[in-house]
Amino acid sequence: MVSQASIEIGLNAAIVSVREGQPQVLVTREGDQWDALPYGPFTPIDHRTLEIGLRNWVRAQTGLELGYVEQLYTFGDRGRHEQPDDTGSHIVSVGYLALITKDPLESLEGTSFSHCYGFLPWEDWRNGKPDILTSELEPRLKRWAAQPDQDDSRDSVLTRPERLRICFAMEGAGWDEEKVLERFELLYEAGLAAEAKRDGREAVKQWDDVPQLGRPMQFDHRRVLATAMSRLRGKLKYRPVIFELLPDSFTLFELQKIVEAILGHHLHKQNFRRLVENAGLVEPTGGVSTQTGGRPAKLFRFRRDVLLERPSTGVRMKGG
Amino acid sequence: MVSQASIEIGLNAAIVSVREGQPQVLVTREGDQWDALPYGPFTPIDHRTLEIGLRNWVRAQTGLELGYVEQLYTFGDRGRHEQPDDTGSHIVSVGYLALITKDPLESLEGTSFSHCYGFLPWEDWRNGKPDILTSELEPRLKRWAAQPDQDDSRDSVLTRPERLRICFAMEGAGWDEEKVLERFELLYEAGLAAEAKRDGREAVKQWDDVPQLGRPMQFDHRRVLATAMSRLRGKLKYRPVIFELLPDSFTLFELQKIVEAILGHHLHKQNFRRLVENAGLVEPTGGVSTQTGGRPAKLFRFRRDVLLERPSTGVRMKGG
DNA sequence: CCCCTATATACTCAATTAGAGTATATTAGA
DNA sequence: TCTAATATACTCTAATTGAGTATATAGGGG
Repeated sequence: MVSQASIEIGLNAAIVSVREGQPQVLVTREGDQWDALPYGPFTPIDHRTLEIGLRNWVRAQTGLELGYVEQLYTFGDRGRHEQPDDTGSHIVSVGYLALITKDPLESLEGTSFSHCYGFLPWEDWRNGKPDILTSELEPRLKRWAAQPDQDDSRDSVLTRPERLRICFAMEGAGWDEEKVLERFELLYEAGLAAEAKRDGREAVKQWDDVPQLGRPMQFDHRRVLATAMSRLRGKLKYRPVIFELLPDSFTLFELQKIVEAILGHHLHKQNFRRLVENAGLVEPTGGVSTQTGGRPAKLFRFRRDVLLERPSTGVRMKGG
Repeated sequence: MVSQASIEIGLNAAIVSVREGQPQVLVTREGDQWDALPYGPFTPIDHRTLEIGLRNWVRAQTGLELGYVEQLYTFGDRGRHEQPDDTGSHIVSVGYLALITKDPLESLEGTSFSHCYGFLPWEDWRNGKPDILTSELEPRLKRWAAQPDQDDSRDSVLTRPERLRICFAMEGAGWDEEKVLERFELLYEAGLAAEAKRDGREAVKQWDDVPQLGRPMQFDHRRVLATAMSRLRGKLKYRPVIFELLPDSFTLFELQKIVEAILGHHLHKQNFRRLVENAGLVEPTGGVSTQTGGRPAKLFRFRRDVLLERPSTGVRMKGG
């Protein structure tokens, strides 16, 4: 066995909701500090499992009782790379994704919902390619890619230009909406995230002055959020998780808007209907909604039995 | 903040390889103890990241230098539920999946490759439905499902019969090869895994005598293995990870056999070829293999450029 | 009341993909 | 040369997908 260092496990929750057509994440905001996700240490004496610990922290900090919760990833360094934190103990952080339809109340003081795409503005393609990509990111990324890759600690099977092509759809490659985490980590590595500067990353030096490329977050919380978006965008396509973000009854177009908000791009309306109905994901409630401004829309509910029928069910669907 | 208990992070590796048509996992075997995966504690002083720590432990214990490594999941309890281990510290275990094509040497003493399906025999459907399902598991599972579900700590949206139907294809439902972990956890919960008895699970009491339902493993290592198989079976379909298990050049039938070994069922040969070739996953090396006993088979290699082209590439394919 | 606009919903059609099978090619060995 | 064994190529049908057009039903202005 090797020498023991004090280890602390941090539990972090990306609590996602879609409101007013925008995906939002619950953050705690204090003074002029960067935003943070709800978090707290795992204490096995109080919490039987990691997930129970997370639920308790979220309840204590926001008053929310979480429903759907899913573990994302465990990060061995939590920002401030290779340095123990203030208390002298090394922190390993476990990220979680939680989905809620609407916060019942405006929660506790100091926490509020904030647009996910404020933190990751390059991820929202619903109004076409985001300006920040063309004007800010791409020129700098090209400059970064042109330099030799010195980081031999990474098992880099791919060159920088190749990684850029894959992650950021350079050179005519397609944009893969699921690569949210890969994109953020590439930006961090290139020194283009404010967190990289805070952590004293070497790559930052090459930039004279970098504008704010998405709101930063404390610790590694923006990375947790990126992981959450990646997972959610992927899982959407083969599991009916999207309904965790919807009320009990909804119109098909409302469902589509929520999916689009998460995916960050538009879908073909008629084909989306066909897919959702043929897959047996929903069933009509019988009611209609006249709030739509045209022909009233039928109301649907999630058809729970679909879980018992197909091994894989979700709203897999390409752009439109 | 809450009272601090000493926490230790255990790193565990499910190192998978396919040899002689069987998926195998590297285990350490000591005396008459149950098998264990290579593992060791994470010590931030020595290891900059979790993954580096894992690689070091594996190197030390087996002499292997790992290539492809992927984090699976972090478990807050490591067998022996709700009890601190011998040293008085609570252990959180992080599971990893590693893939290797062949072990270069017979490794260190005490470690050897062991058939994955020896630990999870109900997962191999290549020779039809496994006997152990019909003769041992299904009768007991039905008995378990008939009892009321008292565990209200689990957010059980599903009843026991429903879970059985989904996980074990009861009542004519289809077998979902990806649900390896769900199946193992259900068996554990039902008291049908030897680990459940070791951990003093309540559910075990209902069984007078349960035969060995798959080889058990130390700690929660069989759960890590189940997680690894689940992930691998899923990932196969949208990422070209399978080539981590193959030598540089191979015939299409060899590729198919490896995929079948992992998936645990047979595929339609002609369609498999078509899929793999059309997806641009491979390119001919020019050579042929005459080891096949009939017409010589063309040799192929993994076409790396596919990574740059499509966002999602794998050998998605249903049975045959 | 009729027409216009806006939205929901239904239907069409071509292209592609998937599932299942048959046919042909190429080796080794009797 | 014939046969067995395997590799590889091709066929055919049924689904599925991508993209569009057509129809239905509301509210509001004239």
